[in-house]
Amino acid sequence: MKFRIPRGTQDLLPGEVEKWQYVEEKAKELCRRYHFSEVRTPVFEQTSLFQRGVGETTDIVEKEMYTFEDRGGRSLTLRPEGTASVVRSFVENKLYADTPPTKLYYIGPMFRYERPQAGRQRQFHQFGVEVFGTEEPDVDAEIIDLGYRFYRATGLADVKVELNSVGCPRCRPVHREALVEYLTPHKEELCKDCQSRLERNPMRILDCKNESCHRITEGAPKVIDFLCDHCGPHFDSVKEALELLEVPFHVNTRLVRGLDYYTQTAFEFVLEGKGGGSLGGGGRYNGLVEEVGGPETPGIGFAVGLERVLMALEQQEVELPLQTGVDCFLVTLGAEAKKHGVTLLKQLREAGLSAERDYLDRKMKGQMKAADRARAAYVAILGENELAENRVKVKNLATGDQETIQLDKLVDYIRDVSK
RNA sequence: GCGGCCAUGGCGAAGUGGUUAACGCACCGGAUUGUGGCUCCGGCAUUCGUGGGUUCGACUCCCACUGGUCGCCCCA
Repeated sequence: MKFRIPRGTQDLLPGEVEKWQYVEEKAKELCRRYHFSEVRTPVFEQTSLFQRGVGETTDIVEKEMYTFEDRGGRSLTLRPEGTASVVRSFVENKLYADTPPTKLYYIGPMFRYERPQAGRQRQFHQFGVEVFGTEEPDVDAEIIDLGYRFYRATGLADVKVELNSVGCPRCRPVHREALVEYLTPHKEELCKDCQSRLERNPMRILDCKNESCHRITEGAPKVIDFLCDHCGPHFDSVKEALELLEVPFHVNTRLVRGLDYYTQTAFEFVLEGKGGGSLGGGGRYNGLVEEVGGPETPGIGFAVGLERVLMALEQQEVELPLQTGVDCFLVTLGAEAKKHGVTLLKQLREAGLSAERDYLDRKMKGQMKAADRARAAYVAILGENELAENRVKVKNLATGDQETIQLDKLVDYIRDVSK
């Protein structure tokens, strides 16, 4: 085998791709109901967009970007996430000139250079939404609600919403100072990563999985205890709205998202129980539009990992309502019948029915087998005898029942039974 | 970037140093001359990821490489 698929990527083949279509359809339908419009941006952008947007100190920028130079010497990067691109597009196309809010969604591939493993690919797919132009807490709640409903719509159970507020540029420094003061005496007990985080991004120590770090941070200052008179009430309103929307959530004061742009509301969708993990997450990013060169504009959004959703559906053994069989498989016997079959097949398809036939000159038995394999609901048999009488036999493959009908009634017949 | 495990036909999978590489599924043909799903019969790997080494002899042992997979870090 000479050519192989690049590491961390995958071909979505028939049998699997239908599940993707199903899940994507759920996302689109939900977005339609919540009145979001789709936006499609390029899969690559100037490298600096992500450096600025996602944050220089994030793992994504530090070690996971798919960066390359084009023939003109420009540094480009395959998008590691969707928000930065959407914000760039929002600013570049001056969508802020439209009446706010601007509500957008996207579905597409993202790229991160990492070691592939369960639920982690180098090319993976996200469905995400963004709302620009309002700080209204109800919007925060609606965004979370939309994400939550999406999982439910696909058939997933036990999805939990973890919620936190990470404050704003006004309250965060105060918390940061308190946190550093609290942690510094324990510096030696922290893991290596956290020791460096202490200076660079101390808040991240709060969600370190290391046991020792976890123990130390147990009594550490929480961000929500430091929220300013703007962020505090905002957070309370978000929680209140979530209750009205009947979205079950759990305040997790350790939740700190990995991207630098988040302010105030931060949330994550996680799967309960063993093998649980993050299915998606998001938050508010009130400074990002400005950071990318636009006017001061609040924003909020989330992104969900579609691979992880599919994986969870698999794990929970959710039966997706996928239909893959054809309505009618046409079996013909003899040259004349075969010729007539060409027209018949066309008529079935024109009527909106899915129809298939044999193209390998198989004998009747072979054609019947092919019909079975195509998971045909019905088989229409047209032989010399039937043709002579202007009739066709129709067989229900599930029941084995068979009857003979007028040839020109075939399309109507199949249409009636296919409803 | 680090670590564990793995690599045999289209797929799944036995074989763990001695010369026919099991078996199951799928596929093709036949029993059934115009009826699938069940049954029976037959067909289907000069070859065991790649390269090197040990040996009289390697799918089986050793090394390297490549790839896959799972985990760590982090995240979707």
